[in-house]
Amino acid sequence: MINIVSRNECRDDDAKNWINSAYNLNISLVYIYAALEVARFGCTLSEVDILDDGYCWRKYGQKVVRGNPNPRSYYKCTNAGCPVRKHVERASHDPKAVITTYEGKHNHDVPAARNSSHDMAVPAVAAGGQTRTKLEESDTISLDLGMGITSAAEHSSSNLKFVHTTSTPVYFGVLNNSSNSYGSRDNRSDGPSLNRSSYPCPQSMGRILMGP
DNA sequence: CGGATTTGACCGGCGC
DNA sequence: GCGCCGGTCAAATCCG
Repeated sequence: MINIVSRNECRDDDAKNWINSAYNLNISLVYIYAALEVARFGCTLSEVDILDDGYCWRKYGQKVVRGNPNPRSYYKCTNAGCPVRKHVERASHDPKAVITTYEGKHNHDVPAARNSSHDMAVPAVAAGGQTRTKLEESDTISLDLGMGITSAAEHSSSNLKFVHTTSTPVYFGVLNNSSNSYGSRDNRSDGPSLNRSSYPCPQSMGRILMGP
């Protein structure tokens, strides 16, 4: 059902937990649809390395990392005093897939006036994080618009990753935030839908995955 | 000319 | 202790 191609040995239940998290936050459909719209309308996500999430970033480094011939770029939020950083790299298995890893939480609102045409291509999706920031006080969330849900839990700090491609829009879910339990695999055990054998909203997911 | 990007150097963590 | 690797710094360069 969920096509997972993980760089970090992501398991199927990771995806379930992540989706549970998103579902419990009542945000999944919104962002899934946002993702779907972007994909359907042909926004060239694969042609931009930088997913504009509404914030301003300044590149401070680039490095080729082992296991991936594509260089990883390092960005810092340009807002004064904001500690947030993000890493952007293309997946080695699919040059169309861009893996973005966020680290930290923004201590400011999303800058206004991010309205260039290209900028708007992704914000529809990334805005998930943006909007959620208002709703959830900057919980992080991971969006996977293509393949590859990566494990956001591998780092102790608050972060998230999402991958986007122009191929079939599949879902994604989550994130890990040290300040709360959302997205935490360890804390899902008491969740209402945790023991279900299926996803929280299989019908919706199916529709999204299959398309109209 | 100022701000953003590029890119080689440097540093710290980790495994052997 | 040494080498590898990922991440960051900062000078040089680019660009509007």
